[in-house]
Amino acid sequence: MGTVSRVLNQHPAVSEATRAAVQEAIASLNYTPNPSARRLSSGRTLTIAIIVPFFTRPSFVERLRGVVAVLNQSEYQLVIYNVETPQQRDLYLHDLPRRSRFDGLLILSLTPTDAEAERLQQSGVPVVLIDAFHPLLHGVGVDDVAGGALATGHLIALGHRDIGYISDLIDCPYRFIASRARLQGYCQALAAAQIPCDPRYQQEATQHGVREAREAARLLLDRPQPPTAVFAASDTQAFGVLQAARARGLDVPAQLSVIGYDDIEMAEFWHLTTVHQPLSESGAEGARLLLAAMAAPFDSPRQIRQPLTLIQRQTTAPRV
Amino acid sequence: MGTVSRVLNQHPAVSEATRAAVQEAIASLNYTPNPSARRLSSGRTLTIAIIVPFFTRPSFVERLRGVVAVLNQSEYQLVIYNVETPQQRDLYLHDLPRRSRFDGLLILSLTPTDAEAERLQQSGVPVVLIDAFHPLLHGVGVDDVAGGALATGHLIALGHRDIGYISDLIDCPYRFIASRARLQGYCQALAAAQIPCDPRYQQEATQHGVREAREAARLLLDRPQPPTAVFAASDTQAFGVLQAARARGLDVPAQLSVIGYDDIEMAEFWHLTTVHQPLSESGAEGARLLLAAMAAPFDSPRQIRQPLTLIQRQTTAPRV
DNA sequence: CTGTTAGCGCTTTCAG
DNA sequence: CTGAAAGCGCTAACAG
Repeated sequence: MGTVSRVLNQHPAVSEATRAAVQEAIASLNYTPNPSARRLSSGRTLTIAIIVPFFTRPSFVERLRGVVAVLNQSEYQLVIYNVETPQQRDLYLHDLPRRSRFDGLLILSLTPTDAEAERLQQSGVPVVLIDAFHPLLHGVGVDDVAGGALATGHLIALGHRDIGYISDLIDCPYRFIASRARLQGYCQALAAAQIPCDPRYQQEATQHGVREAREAARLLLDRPQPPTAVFAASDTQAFGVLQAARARGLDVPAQLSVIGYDDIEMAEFWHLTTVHQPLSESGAEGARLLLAAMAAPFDSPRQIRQPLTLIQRQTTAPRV
Repeated sequence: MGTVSRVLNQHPAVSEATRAAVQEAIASLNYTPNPSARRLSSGRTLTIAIIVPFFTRPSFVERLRGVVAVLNQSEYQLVIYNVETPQQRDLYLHDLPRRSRFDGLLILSLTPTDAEAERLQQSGVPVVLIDAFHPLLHGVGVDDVAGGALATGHLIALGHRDIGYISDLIDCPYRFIASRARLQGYCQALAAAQIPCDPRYQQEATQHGVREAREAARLLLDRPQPPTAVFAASDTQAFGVLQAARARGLDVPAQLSVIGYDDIEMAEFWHLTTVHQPLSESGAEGARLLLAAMAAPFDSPRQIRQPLTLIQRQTTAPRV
């Protein structure tokens, strides 16, 4: 029994002969080790949890895909906790490391508060944030301020000066921070071009979604001097802007330029100019980082920044 | 210890007094039972597996969402096996009930062969198919033949006679069967209206995706007598048809009617007429069915048929 | 109704 | 290098 276990766990102290013999026996008996027993005696749960908000949203599910791809190759199981209310968010972030047990925890797109981060850190289970950062924790993601500036800079370079910004709530109960960071980049780019940053060109949608973004865009287009270009903080929201433009009979890009963010699959099909960020790769990288941290803890939080790329398609054009 | 266990597992044979005392002790000690130990001694894994093909596709992820919602409320963990190659499909369907251990298995949109179904049945773990059926297994889903007829009937009722059909491969290595069933319904509806079912109006795309559907639609529109209406076997493919029409300068719905299938979220935003089927609800129902079957096996396979609804939006119109 | 006890099937010492 | 043996922390069967 002890020897069998050593073979199964690739322990080096086994002679080649017995190793082979055991492996043959295993094969012929069609033996499968019982994972529950393994977990109990080894003290490892062989389970990794991931907290995901709205995991059906294209960008989140794409990241999740990267996580699944990496973990399916490992010995770890992935358990998903889907967050669809602020209460769930707080509950999971607060209780998860305690209530059940995991060998590692991934958190997607949710930025912990300092208190939450501290608690997470002290829980002892390795944590990696994906698409989010906190000084106390490992993290993988892009620089959204730079991304906001990249998108806005593209519009400015095309000659636009009246540039709208559409996003989710800047202060939302889930503590998504992307909208704020991209707004910051937007303002920076405007400032660099000496264009005043007019809050009347900034519309927050109360909810994430095409419909809400469409309404927000409508408000922008209703202004006395409507923007000639709009930067939407996500591709989904950019679709809403496209719809609002179409409803108004505005030609995109001749009369209105639209740029999105994320480069989800649909963006290509609708020829949307957007800022590409590695989605599934961020999940894969986060999972790898977690696996590494579980194998041998790092001394200090590791922060991985992934690159952003401007993808020029057919929804942006020079200002006429 | 025994008593504590009884309290935790809501065993009836405990007096109110001791129950309360134990619960207080649990609370004050901040005690959490170790799930691994529970699993080992009880012989239950408290885990349910789900095999999902391409779980990032909108309709699949929406179904998955229903599963997650139900199982997160139960004591079971969900482990996802994502299928992205035919080999993975065969491997998982063949090995999963054996290799690791689950208390239950969900299979999404993949129809097992008779041999696979038999093996699954004999493995002893309860299995529920979602969006698929097999006489030996429990299943939840819609009647895709009826759905195909519903979509096609709508176009016929609008006066169309030259009606195209665009779908995935009818014979695909994943054994998705929806495309074939919907084609069957399409043919039935045509026959009922005494319209010949011309195979030149049927285009299979080699892959699922907007791009491939766009190419397929292009072929259809290139025909000497192009169809005046197209039924796409999924909303995603319908988007491809819309693009092909737009690229050709065809007005939808004035010159070309397009109907999809599934009613994914995006369908509403692009005003797509489509056949609505319960997506997240199919997952939820499947999970509930599995939980029930795990609690008390049914004598014979339970098949739940969910309703289909025609959703008329703005991509279909009477033939001019 | 409650305390005691024997496993669940592994991993991991510890001798040999 | 390889057997034997002691748990891991629960559940469930058994006495009391």
